[in-house]
Amino acid sequence: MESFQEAHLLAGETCSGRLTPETCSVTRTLAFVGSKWTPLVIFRLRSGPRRYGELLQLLPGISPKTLADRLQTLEAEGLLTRTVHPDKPPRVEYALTGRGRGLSDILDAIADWAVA
Amino acid sequence: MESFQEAHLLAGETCSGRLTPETCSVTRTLAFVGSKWTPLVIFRLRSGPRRYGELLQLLPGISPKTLADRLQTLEAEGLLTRTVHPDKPPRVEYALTGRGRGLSDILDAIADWAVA
DNA sequence: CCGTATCCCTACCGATACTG
DNA sequence: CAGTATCGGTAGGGATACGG
Repeated sequence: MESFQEAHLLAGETCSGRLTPETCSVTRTLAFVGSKWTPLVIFRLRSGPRRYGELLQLLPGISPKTLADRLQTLEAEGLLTRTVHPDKPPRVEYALTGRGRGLSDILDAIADWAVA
Repeated sequence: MESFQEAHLLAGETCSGRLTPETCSVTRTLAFVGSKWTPLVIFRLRSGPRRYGELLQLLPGISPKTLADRLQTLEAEGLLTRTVHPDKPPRVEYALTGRGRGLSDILDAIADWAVA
């Protein structure tokens, strides 16, 4: 039990000493997963790879800048892959990684918790 | 499977139609759980009820205003209870609700995912 | 088609001082 | 002790126009 604490200790974070937002892996995770549109982007990629333009349509109201930002962040965090196909016109596909699917399972748990 | 989708449908949210940040229960949850210090406040309450001043000490670097704001939000969301004991000097205790513990279990899952 | 560049705005968050 | 009041900085996010 107290796995929240254990997980932090595993990550080399000190619980009895200082535990700040900057050293907390949960805070860090929520900081980018919690940014606007990010859960919906992940959700839209669960059914398979999607192109930039497709995502723009599937997420009515998002701006191109915001979508690009979310995709870059998620790629940097290793949650999705960006694949450029050498076609004309250019074709770019985004797909969840295994790690991204792992996070989407947690989003499932949150959805269940929220409606319960 | 696809419980992320199912959970949204359960909540009366339309997946095939419009799914915006404003109508997404996951986005809404992460919007306040993801705010700075919130996970750590929850973490500090897992071991039992705490007083305002105790939390202030247990969370080095947090400002009284921010702590008060987090506690009020968490109370409004039903994640903790605020109990005023009629003592002199005044004594106020905060304790996680069952729902709050449910969310802290999800934070556990996030911590595990983050270090894996 | 797939993004970037630019501008702006506001909502979050922190520091500090003060009160019931 | 347990907060509120006030002020100010900053980073996130949106609208729009433009570039490779």
